[in-house]
Amino acid sequence: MAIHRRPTLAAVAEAAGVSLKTASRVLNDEPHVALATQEKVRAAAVALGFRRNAMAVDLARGGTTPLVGFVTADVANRFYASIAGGMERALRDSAYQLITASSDEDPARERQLTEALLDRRVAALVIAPTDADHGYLGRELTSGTPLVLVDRPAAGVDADTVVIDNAGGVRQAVDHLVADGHRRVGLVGDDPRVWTARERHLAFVRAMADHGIADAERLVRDGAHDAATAQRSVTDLLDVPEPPTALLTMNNRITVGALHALHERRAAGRTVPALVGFDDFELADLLGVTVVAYDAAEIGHQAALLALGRTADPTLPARWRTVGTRLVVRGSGERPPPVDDGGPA
Amino acid sequence: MAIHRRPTLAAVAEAAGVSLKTASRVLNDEPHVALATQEKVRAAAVALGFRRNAMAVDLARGGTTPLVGFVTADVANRFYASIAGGMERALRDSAYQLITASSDEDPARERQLTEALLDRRVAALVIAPTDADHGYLGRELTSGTPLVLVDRPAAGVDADTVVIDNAGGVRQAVDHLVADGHRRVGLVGDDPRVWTARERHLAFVRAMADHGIADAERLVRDGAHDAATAQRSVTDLLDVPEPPTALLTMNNRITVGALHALHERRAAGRTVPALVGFDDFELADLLGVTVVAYDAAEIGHQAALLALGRTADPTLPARWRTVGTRLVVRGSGERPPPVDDGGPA
DNA sequence: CTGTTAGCGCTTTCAT
DNA sequence: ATGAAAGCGCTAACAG
Repeated sequence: MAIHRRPTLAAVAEAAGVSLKTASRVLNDEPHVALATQEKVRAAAVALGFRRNAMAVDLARGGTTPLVGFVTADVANRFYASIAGGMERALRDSAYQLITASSDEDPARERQLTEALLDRRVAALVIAPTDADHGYLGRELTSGTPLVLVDRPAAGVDADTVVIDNAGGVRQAVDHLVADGHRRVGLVGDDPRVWTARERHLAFVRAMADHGIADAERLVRDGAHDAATAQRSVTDLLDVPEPPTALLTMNNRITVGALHALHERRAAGRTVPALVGFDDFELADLLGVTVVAYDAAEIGHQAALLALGRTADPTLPARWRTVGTRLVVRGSGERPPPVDDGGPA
Repeated sequence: MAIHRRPTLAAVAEAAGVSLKTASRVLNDEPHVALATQEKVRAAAVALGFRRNAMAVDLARGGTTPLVGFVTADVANRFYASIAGGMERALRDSAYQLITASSDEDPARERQLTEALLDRRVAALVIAPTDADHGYLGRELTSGTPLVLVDRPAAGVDADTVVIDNAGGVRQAVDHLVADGHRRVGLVGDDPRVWTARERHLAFVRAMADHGIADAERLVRDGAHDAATAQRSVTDLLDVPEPPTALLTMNNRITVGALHALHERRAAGRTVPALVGFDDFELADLLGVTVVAYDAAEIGHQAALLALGRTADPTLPARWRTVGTRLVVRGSGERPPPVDDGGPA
């Protein structure tokens, strides 16, 4: 069977022996069409295998699409996937539908995708921004298209934003460790170019200072963007003089790296420090890892609400939402320091 | 600042004092435009914040879009996310761009998304089908739009398909266990409504039979669609008379459930069987879990190639691609059976 | 080099 | 209850 060009509304109308407008009415369930006519049109549509051209519809309707675009930093990352899931569910009962495209953490690609989605006239745009400059996302670009940033704010853009309570989460972890008697807490963090890494780092130093520990910076190792690097950072950190009795790992990749390091260390018969990780992860329960957890889907949910709200009223001032964290105690974070070590002076 | 309607090409042309077509030429980098004119037009476009309307462009160009649609069964699932990642990369250098929408394993939603994408005239459609009937995906619906199915074939549709070598993977696992002396191997599988679950189940029985073990069916537990159910199935299975000395878990959720069950069992001082899981997962190395692994991104890669190929030549016969598996030995699969148990007769 | 005239496939007016 | 005509924003084919 040859593949013919898709049938148009005009073809359906002709086959049904009615005018284009009548066919349109029927297929859009508009009132005021005789039942017999309706049936003729429906039959013709089915017979021809007619599918309305959504682009033509949206164009004629005024040029906007019932689509919410999501530019994710990394499709294959659970965290962003959960955000997408949360948005999806929040949009489920609205007239809107989510479409996702991945920037793969590449600023150039992110911009290109953003523009492509904008060109396609999405009703709203949600971006998990990489850490480049986002000045380009100005009013002249988005031109009224609702914009929501998730996980990280974008430099140079005043837009709706949803973030985790990074400072609060770090504080929970620090308070927990210090309450157990730890004074020397090590921090293994992501690349400081990442906004969340900077936030968590700062919050850590502040929280430690609030407990009277001023030189927290000494036990900070930044720049671990993957598990392998994190593993090395941990090994390093545990070999300094006066090593940390507890470790705070600032995201799940780093926590995994740390687990590998501690695993080796334990295999070598050496003592391992307490460990609290930022981000929950699968099997953390089995492995007994204490973490600062939060609901990633909730980020998406909030983002969708902000986007929807702004499509309804584009004049709203930029809003900022924070998703809370909670400490999940599982054992790794509850190893007190050795008695001759780090106890109260 | 008020939010004005987006400027049109006509507005740019007027502002630049040229005709619509000239403005179009400049903005499409077509040749034969005086440099001075180009500059005037470009300046006007920037000044007005002009963005071309991609819907109008595609409509005028003949109604097809440079978009490949992917209907994923579950956005938040690593497996599908990796597939999406593989497609994304494969399309990177083509003129096409991937957009993803999630069916959330809901057949009705899957159909709705499929139709929406088709209505939007995507250049090709890739679907990770749920297990309902897909007769609706006939020629009359897709009407020539290239269609590729991933992970599972769709009942009632003869389309390009990419699947894992399920039978081969299961055979690798069975051979491995039997070589270690196991004769009583238990299988914990997903809901048999899932095609891959059926495939793996069948392959298991066949592989066992090839080793002269005819009653393999006795130690099969199907229907574990989540980790919690899997955990119960495993506990069950290990309590039957003549229990399995080795376990085959048929996907990563099930493997995780099994790990929980074995963990408890070990904590209770009881012996644990050997374990081989289908699907690799993060931390499997740390936990020493032997698995049948494969490259999920490769599925996406193949899917993208098939889709691209078919946009180029829609008359191709339906093709079928299989992505291979490999056994990754990490310890859990290398526990021989107790000597008084299941050894050679 | 530049502009005019038709459409792309559909939805609006506004008539009838 | 039905239809004709105009137009959404853009490109294509053909003039000049």
